[in-house]
Amino acid sequence: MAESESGTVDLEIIVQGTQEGKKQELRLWLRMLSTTKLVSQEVRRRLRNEFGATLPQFDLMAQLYRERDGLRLGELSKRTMVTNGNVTGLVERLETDGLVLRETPDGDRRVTVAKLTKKGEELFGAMAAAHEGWLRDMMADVDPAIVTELWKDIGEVKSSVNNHLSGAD
Amino acid sequence: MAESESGTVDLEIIVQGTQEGKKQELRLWLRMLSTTKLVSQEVRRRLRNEFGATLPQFDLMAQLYRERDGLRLGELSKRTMVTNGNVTGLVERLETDGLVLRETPDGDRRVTVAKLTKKGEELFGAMAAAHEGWLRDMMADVDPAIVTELWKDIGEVKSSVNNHLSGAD
DNA sequence: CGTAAACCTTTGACATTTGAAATATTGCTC
DNA sequence: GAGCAATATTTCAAATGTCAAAGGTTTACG
Repeated sequence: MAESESGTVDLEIIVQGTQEGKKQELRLWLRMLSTTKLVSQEVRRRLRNEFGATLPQFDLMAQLYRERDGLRLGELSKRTMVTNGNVTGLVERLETDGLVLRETPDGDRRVTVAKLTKKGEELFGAMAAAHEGWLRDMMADVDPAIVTELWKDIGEVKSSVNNHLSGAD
Repeated sequence: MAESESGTVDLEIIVQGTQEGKKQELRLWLRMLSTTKLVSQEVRRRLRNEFGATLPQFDLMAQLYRERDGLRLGELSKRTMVTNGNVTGLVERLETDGLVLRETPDGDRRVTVAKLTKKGEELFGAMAAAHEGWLRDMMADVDPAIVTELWKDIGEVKSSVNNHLSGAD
């Protein structure tokens, strides 16, 4: 009888003692991280239970759903923020399941284009609708005005981070 | 004709057409997720380049750093939001590197307690200081007032999510 | 006591992840 | 055309991640 392995405690508690006025950015980051993990775990659990799919698969299929002509693997890699090598295996498994198919265009044989199959489109359609509902449910207690403002402000964070990256963009 | 793709394409672009009072929560979630991924990748890269450590290792050591008497693996699992099985391997590798040690208390032989070694404390101290600086740098362009407000508002999101989980908790 | 329930960790099978190196193909240059 | 840089994907090793099941230990109860 496996009980849930994830408890209620999380790392937020650990940094409770962080003084005011200092380390605000670190505090924000830890809260963003823990919240994102929390939502991801919930989405993952529901995807698994209701559709037998994984989160990375869902993300990848989301991109293909919007580009019915398919996407090159490199493009998929950028959009999902997943490394090239990872996309290969991901697409491979989806192809095995008959959700995605790969083809090489005549023009350039270096390229592999992935696109959703009929089966893939149908499955993703159902998942996307459910997914949107899950998010709405999870954030049900948050004032819509705050949701909108958060979207805007996090945009500023993202923008700032993008301007201060050390490696390649 | 291939367009330039040198920029930073990400999934945000894909949902641009989603506005109009609907799906705000989904839009917020996608932005949170992409921003978190972006920061995580940057932190991971710097941890690797400057300290030869991984992000999960850093997270785990952070917990042990605050509990000098050590933590049971189950407690570590909850705090890091990492599954039990995963903690086992993580601690194993850190022990191999001499950063962490495991011991079983006399009272209860079911339990394994992990704690930082001297070497582990020293390394983590250096990493934590650097880590805090990285975060401050990355968020340098964000108004401190917004940082504080984001922390508060994301707290509401987290709270709402916690109240609408399907699984355990 | 003796056994079942509860607890804690480990193990196992797989999927995902990164980073780097290896492959393959194209396009450019001489 | 031969050589080479640039492009695109795959492969590889090691680490992380989930979940489920199995392993010991302890506790509680009849």
